[in-house]
Amino acid sequence: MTTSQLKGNLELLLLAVLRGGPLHGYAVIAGLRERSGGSFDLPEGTIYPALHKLEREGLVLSSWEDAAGRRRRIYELTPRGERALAHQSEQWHSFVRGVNAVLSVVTP
Amino acid sequence: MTTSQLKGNLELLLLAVLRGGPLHGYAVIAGLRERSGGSFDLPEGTIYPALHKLEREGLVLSSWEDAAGRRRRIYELTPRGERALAHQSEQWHSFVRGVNAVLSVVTP
DNA sequence: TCGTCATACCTAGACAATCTAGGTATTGGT
DNA sequence: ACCAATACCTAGATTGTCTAGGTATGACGA
Repeated sequence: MTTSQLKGNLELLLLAVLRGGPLHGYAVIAGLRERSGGSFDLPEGTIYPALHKLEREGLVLSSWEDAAGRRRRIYELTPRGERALAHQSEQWHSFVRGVNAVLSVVTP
Repeated sequence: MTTSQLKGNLELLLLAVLRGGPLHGYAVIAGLRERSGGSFDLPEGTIYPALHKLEREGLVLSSWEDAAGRRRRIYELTPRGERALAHQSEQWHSFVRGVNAVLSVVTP
């Protein structure tokens, strides 16, 4: 529905969703879609590579699960991932403040 | 000071700053820096090309001014630019709502 | 007077994030 | 028997921002 364009916040979003508990990649996509009210309906080609990158960075770790003949890769936050989430969360809020400050030039 | 990364919102920021009245490029940079409290201290190599693009898109128009032997290119919003600002402003706010909704998964 | 800083503009190419478009395989419903 | 949904994957295109270079003027202190 809504036009996407994650604007460099995908990492934050993924960490936030995983904060709710371990999830496999496909469920991460569904989770983002639901929790954002449909705003963030992201293609697999965006999510999977991003999760791989998070793992390379040590912010999440993954394990294979074999549920009903279906292989799923389950991701969960590492302690470093939680710290990164806290940090990026702060950065996000300060970014929002910055943009809103500039926008409020228009209507003070 | 703060790490930049405009995250695809530069166009919105430029339009917002110009909403306060016509400015030349260098003043746009200063304006962004001041109004954001120093958060957005953007390099010229980011701003100038972005302004050129806005002009190609018809959202701003420019004229040369010769003040004290100094050539300056003055930018101002077009009606289309004002409409774009309104539209992108809305998109920005809904994007913020989306991200915040996902973030609040963590702390409901 | 000489250098250097701030003003004021510019562009080419590098880099990084996201998306497109393809691929594989299983399960479940019609 | 077939197709949709689930579930994973990657290569390459596209786009936005930044780096790093360039030009030229005016003001200021040494």
